Amino acid sequence: MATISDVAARAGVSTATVSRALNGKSTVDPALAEKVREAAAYLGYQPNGLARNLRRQETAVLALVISDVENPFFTAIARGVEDVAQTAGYSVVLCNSDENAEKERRYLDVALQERVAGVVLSPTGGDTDVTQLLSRGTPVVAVDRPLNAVDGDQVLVNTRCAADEATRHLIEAGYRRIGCLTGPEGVRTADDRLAGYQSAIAASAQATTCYRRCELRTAHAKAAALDLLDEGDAPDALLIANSTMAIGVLEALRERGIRPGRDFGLVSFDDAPWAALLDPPLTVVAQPAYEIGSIAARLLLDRIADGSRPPEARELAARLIERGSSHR
Amino acid sequence: MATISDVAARAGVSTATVSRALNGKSTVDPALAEKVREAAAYLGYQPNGLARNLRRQETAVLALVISDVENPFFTAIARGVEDVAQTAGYSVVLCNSDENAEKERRYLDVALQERVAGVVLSPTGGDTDVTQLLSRGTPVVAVDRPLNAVDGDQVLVNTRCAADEATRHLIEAGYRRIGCLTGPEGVRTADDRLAGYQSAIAASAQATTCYRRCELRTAHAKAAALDLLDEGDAPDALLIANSTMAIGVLEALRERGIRPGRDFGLVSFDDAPWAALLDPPLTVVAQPAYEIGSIAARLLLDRIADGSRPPEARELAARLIERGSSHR
DNA sequence: TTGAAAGCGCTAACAT
DNA sequence: ATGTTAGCGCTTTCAA
Repeated sequence: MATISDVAARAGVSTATVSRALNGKSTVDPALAEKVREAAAYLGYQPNGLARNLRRQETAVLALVISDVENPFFTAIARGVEDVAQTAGYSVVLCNSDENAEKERRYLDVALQERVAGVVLSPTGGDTDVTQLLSRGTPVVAVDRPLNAVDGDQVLVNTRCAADEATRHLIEAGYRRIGCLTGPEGVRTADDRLAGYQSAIAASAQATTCYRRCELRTAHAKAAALDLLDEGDAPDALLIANSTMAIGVLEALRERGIRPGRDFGLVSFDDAPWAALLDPPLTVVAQPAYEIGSIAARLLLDRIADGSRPPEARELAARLIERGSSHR
Repeated sequence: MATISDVAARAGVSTATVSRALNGKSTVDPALAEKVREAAAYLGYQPNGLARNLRRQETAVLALVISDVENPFFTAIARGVEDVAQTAGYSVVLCNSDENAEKERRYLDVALQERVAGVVLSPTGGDTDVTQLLSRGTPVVAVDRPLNAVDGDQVLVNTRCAADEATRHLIEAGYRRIGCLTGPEGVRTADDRLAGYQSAIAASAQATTCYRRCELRTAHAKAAALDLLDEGDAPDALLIANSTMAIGVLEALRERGIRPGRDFGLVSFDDAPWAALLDPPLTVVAQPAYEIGSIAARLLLDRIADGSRPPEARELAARLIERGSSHR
């Protein structure tokens, strides 16, 4: 593959001039520049990004490490990040940590080793270590879940508040024993949603409480839901922490012949594309996923431009969308 | 940030020894190696991947360029690729071309410039240009859709056959005017599905044919479906080319008060996680997405190891899963 | 405006 | 078993 020296030789100039011409520096004679471009085109020259980045000590790529590629919430974030990154001339590479701290660590290492310009991260747990990145000057912005250890940029959703609202909605709809299915302890969104749920329950005279934690996966959610349904004092409504789990719960309900809505109140976090298609349609807490991504990317670019800015924490609001699954 | 020289200085050895020790070369004294590791740990040394790759002329990262991150079919492929790449010590970075040839080109350029070890690509169109990659020695394997211009490795699904089978299924179920909603011309899967549909229709005495093409997006599919439904001679069944479009069709049917199954036969490609939850559940053509990804990754790794192997084209079978939406 | 030359951090010959 | 040294391909002083 052609290198810069090949181009220089063919154009009859030095490599320095080639570099300048191809990078649009103004200090190069237009005629020469043209000659260089021709030579480059002729040879099919593609600059070696590794060498360039090594020299410049910087890269125009952002890493986005998300905890589940198969969750529409995170892919929507990805699109938000991507759209603003693109317009700023950055590429974004997506890494799937799969809710696995070990994989996450590996990808953060890769991000560090490849010297990406910045990282948007939805941490698998609160204790993810990003100090290496930070101390090396690679900015990190957390999305969806905070990084406990560091006081950095982050874009979160006021999910506790939203859980409280959703639970009150179920209470008002007349359900009496409202449960909650949430994620593992230590996952901040899981904890917050549970806390919001519990505060709404506590504020109500009638509703008693029962909840389960499980991994953020369909199969686990299904098992947990079945467990809940087969209990002596089974719930007649459920607040579910995300759409992946909601699928498991819906499978469980179907297996037990329980119809959402009339028999059983259902509210799930995340307005997945299919939520409104169910019968009855699924009531959801819609999170502004795309905005989370776009804001995070903007924060990241701002910090790349100026590392000394004070850390910025944004908290966006979620919105309850009432549909049939939470009405008798 | 600490460099290899810092480590060398602290351990009192040469940089070469540090390199050897840290890369697990057997030719280094265990005691020295230990000293090196200590020094590295003390300094928080992280090798500079750029420098390493520049020197080695290779990278342990694979690029996966997919045409839609929000489509579960592609994210399932991503997991397949990732799982085998991980076990072989490769990282995979995901790039979302978003069915946009321009974005795709940009990402392929990035892949080339960053000198990734290989690329798994689901091309937006058949005329995607990968000759640069190839001529530079970066292997490319196509998934889901073929690359017309080159005779390289690919993992496809016999989608034409599957479309034919699905259409015959609808005919046998007693629907009389069966339509097809497929993607843009030039997208091979869209064309093949249409062709399979048409061959089944042609083989049947009764069923007449009507089809629409539209972009592979929910909103476009909805518009096309409404258009079809409002025609004079509207279809009473539809074969849909993917799950993203299926959502649009389902929205359209709901708007027109048409109930899938009894009133209107429905088969869609791709067994999305929610397909079985609908009422009636959605009949689908399930594609082995995860296997597509894992096989593609294995092919890619094989070719990285030995570039001279003859190109390998795999064709996997899809499987019709009959559910309620295609039964009166 | 252009060229010569240094050097980014690492690995791999080669020499010892 | 270890060190010396060259060089991966590029950008960027520094001189001219």
